[in-house]
Amino acid sequence: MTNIVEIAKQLGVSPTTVSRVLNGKRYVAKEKRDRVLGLVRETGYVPNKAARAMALRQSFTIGIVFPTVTGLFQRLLCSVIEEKLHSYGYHTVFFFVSRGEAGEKTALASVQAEKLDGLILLHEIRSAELNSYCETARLPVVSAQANPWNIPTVAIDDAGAAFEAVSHLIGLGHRRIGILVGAGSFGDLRLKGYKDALKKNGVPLREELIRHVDYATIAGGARGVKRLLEQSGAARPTALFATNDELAVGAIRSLFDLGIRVPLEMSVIGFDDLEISAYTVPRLTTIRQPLKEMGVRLALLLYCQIQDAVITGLSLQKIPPSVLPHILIIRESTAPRVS
Amino acid sequence: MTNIVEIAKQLGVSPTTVSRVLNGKRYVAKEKRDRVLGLVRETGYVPNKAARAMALRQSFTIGIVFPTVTGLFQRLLCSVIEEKLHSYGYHTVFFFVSRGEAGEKTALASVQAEKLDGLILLHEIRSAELNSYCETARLPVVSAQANPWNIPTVAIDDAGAAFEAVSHLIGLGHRRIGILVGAGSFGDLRLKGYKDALKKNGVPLREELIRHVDYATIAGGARGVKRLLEQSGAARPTALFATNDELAVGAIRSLFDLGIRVPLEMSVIGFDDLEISAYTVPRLTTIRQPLKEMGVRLALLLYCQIQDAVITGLSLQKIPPSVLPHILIIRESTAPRVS
DNA sequence: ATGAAAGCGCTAACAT
DNA sequence: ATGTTAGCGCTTTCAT
Repeated sequence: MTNIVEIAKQLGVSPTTVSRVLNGKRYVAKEKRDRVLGLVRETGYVPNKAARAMALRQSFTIGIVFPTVTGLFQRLLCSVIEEKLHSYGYHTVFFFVSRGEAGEKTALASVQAEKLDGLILLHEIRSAELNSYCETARLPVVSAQANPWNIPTVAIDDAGAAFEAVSHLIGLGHRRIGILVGAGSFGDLRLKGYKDALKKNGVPLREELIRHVDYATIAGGARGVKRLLEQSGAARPTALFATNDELAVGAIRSLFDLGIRVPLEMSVIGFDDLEISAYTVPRLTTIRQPLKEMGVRLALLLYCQIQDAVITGLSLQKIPPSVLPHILIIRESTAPRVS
Repeated sequence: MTNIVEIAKQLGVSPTTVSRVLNGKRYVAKEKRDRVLGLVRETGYVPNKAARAMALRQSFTIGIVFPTVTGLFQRLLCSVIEEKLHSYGYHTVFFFVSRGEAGEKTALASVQAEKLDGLILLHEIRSAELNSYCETARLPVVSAQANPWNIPTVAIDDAGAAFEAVSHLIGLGHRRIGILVGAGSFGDLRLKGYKDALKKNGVPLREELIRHVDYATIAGGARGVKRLLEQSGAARPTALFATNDELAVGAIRSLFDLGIRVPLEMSVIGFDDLEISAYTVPRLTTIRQPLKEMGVRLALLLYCQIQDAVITGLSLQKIPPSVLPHILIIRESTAPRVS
C-alpha cells in the first residue's frame, strides 16, 4: 500500500511536489521531476482515486441513463461513450430506468447518491423532475435525443431520417406502407417522420397499417409483422418501415415464413444499420446513424461542460443541438412496387 | 451540499451518531434514531461515496475486464453481472484489454488506480502478472473461463460443448468438418473440443479444414468461410462448426451467396445461441450457454469472496470451479450428410 | 448511549 | 521552486 507520502519520504521531498509532478501543475525542477517519475514507475504507484475525488470535490464518474429494455444500437453507443470518457479519466455508471414515472424516480435517487460529475441521457425523459434536479445541482447533462428542455443534444434528426426512409418507399411506388413502431421515444419520433412523409406525398394515413410493439427486438418484429398483416386485412401493405433494424430483421424472417417475398411482394426498410443488416437475405435497406461519431461527440460535449463548470463555475449555457447526418443505405430489401 | 456534519448540527447530535444510525452499527436511542432518519429523508441527504470509500478503504467498485473486441454474448453477460452487482451496492467499471501483453499491462495499471474491491475476468489472461497482483493485493477475483491459476471460475465446459457440437455433426454422417475459430481463448478451447471429437470418432484431422479468423464477427464469418472453402480445395467440407454464432451467421450468408445450400450441401453449427440465431434462414443449430445464470453466479461468487475477505481477512481459498450446463439446440442448419 | 478526535490519501492555498 | 498546513466527508477507536 504505497501512497503519495511514502513516495515523498523516500525521495526526501514533500508530498506536494510529488502531487505537482503527477498532475503537471506548476513547475518542478527537472532533476526532481525525473526522480519522482522514476520512483513512481519503479514502485508502480498510482494515486488513490477516492482520495483525489474527495480533495477535488469531483467524483470522476458520470452516469449514463437508459431504458432497461434497449436496442443493440444504444448498447453499442454506450460502449463508444464509455471508452471515450475513460480516456478523459472518467468512470461511467449505468442507470437503467424502466418505463414510467416510477422508474425515473428510482433512477433519480441513485443519481443523487452517486454525486456524479455529469449525466448522459440516452433516451427521452418524461418527468421534469430529473431535469430540474440537474439544473439546481448544476449537473452537466447531455442527451442523445432532442428534448423539451435546454439540455445540449447530439443526435440525428430521427423524424427527418424516418421521413427520408418512407419517402424512399413512396418513391418506389408504394402507397400502402405499414410501420412497426418500437416502444420508446425514438419510436414516436420515427412514427412522426412516417406520418409526415405520407402527408407530404398525399398518401392517406391508415391506422390499420400502424403496429406498435412492446419490445423492439427481433422476436418483437417477427411477431409484430404478423399482427400487422392480420389487422391490415385485405389492404395488405406493399412496404414496411420498421423503426429499428432488430424489428426489420424479425419481420423479414416472418415474411419469409409466410411465403411473402421481400422485396418482390413487400419492401422492408429498417433503421440504425446494425452489423447483421448487411447479412440478411435479402440485405436490409436502412438508415445508418453515425454511431461512433455520436458517442464521441456526446462524450466530448459532456467533458467540455464539466470543464466549464469546474473552471468558470458558470451556469450551463444554452448549447445548440448538434444534428449529425444520417445516410440512407439502399440494399436489397426495397424495390419498386409491382402489382 | 449537505453533509453528515450539517445533519448532525441541525439535530444537535454528533456526526458519529448520524453515521451510526445510517450504518446500523451499535445501538442508538430510538428517539434519536427516528429524528435522524426523518431529517435524512427530508433533506434527501446521501452519504458521499468517495469519503466513505476512503474511510472504509473500500471502493465499492468492481472491475470487469474483457477484450476490446468481444462478442455479443460477452456483452450481454456484462449486463447481467452489472445488474446483479448493482443490487449488492457495487459499481462496475470496465477494463477493455487489447490483445497482447501491452494491453494487459495497461489494464493492470488502471486496475491498481481504481483500488477495486474485486475483479471479474471475462476472458483468459495471458500474463501471470495480473494474477500475481491480485494475489498479493488479496483482490477477490472470479473468472468466466477456466484458468491455470487458482481463480474461482463459473463457466460451461467449452471444450466439452464443442465436442458435443462436432459429435452431433459426425453423428449426422459428416466426416469432412470445417471449423471457423474465432481469435481468443474461447476459440482455442472450442477448437480443442473439435479435435477431440474427431479423434474420438476416428475422423482424420485435416489442417486445411481449420480456419482462424481475427474477428469473431458476422463479417469475419462471412469472409472466413470463403477462405476456408478456398483452402480446402477439392476436399470441401460437408459441415461447418463456428466457434460462435456471429461467425455462423456470417458463414450462412456467404454460403447462400455461393449457392451452397444449408443444410443440404453443408451443415452449420454455431455456439452461444444469440437471439438472431433463431431467425436466420435456415435457423441455426447451436450450443446454448446459460447466460443469465452465469452472470448471476459470477456476481454472487465474487460478492461472497469480498465478504469473506472483509470479515475474516482470510486469504482466498481455493474454490472449485462451477461448471454450468450447456444445451445443444438443434434447429434447421444441420442435417444428415447427403452425397 | 453518545461524543471528541484522529485519520484515510490527496490537493491547494499560503507561505518561504 | 518547494514545503507547510489545512481541509475534503466519512468512520472508528477511545473516552465518558
